[in-house]
Amino acid sequence: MMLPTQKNKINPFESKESPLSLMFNMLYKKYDHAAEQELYHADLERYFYVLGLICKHQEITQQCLANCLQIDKATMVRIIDYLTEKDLVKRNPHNEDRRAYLISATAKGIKLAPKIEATFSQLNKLAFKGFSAEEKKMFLELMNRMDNNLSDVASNIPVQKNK
Amino acid sequence: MMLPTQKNKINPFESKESPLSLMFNMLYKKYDHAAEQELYHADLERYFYVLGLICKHQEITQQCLANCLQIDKATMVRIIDYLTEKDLVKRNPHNEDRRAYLISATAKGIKLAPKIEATFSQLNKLAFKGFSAEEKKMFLELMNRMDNNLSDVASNIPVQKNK
DNA sequence: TTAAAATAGTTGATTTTATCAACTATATAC
DNA sequence: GTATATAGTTGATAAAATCAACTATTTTAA
Repeated sequence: MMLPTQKNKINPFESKESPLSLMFNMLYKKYDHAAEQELYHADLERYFYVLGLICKHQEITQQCLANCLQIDKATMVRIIDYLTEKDLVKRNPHNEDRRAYLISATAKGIKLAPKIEATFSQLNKLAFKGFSAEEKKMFLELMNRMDNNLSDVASNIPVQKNK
Repeated sequence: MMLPTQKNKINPFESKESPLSLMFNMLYKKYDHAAEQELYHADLERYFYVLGLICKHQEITQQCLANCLQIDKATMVRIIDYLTEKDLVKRNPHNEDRRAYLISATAKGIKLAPKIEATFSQLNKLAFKGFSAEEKKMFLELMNRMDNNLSDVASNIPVQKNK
């Protein structure tokens, strides 16, 4: 058997039996590192996508963010704390539910949003480089179907294990 | 604007502008949690894919594993330490390079490998549920191309930042 | 052929993230 | 009106990532 060295890299994408999680994780890391690189000097080192979601939806509860991003609600508290400290978002009372807050972006957060969106848009474009419109559409559709398939099992495994 | 609540979940897969990293990360998490669930009682709580890779390649250096998995080499030391403590892998001298080790699975590790592979195989199958052979092939090909696209940027951003 | 640079691996310190139980306050269901 | 469920918080802990500094080799190239 050939001996794998640094030059002789293993490429999980070339084997059909590789766990898909490995591919997803690698693509996630590459994309995310590139986003970090791009946004590093924007007074925000993390949680771009959280701020992105908040800006996009204008108002959203912590719980909803946690659900959408499959993040534990305790972790989400700290993410929102971090973004609040940076003066990018704020907690507003929720009129219809006094337990909850509606998170919204501050002026500073709103100002940053286009930069974040542009970065994601640019990276999406890069990721899809060489894809025909048909292939891009197909890819997104297949990803969506795969997500549904995996949700069927995942629903038995709550993100928050201390139900 | 419609107010997002827990019932009214945001689905990043339904918007073409969502950052791909978000989708990758979510799919990764779902898949990985399911794998954990499945392998929880196999005396191994983490790093299934690392053990999987080691078993598959029989002998592989830490550095190669780190490169393949885009993990810092210092982190990899600790992963191998963990697997060694569990008596699943061992470090063997590398005849052609006395700085390096060749990591291989122990008898116990080898015994566990089929269970790990079966789990990944089963989860891949689940993920691809409802996909035609053509769609599956297409998906893997598109993933591979996307990985290449993102590698072009990622290569400027070393995993190990303290070069 | 040796000095300089690069590489494989390790360690220690630190930061970031995830995780879970326990808690308050409010809302919903029966 | 009491039960239970939910949104959010906190504290403690564990897991992961990160980086600099270090040893021991190997490679480069003067």
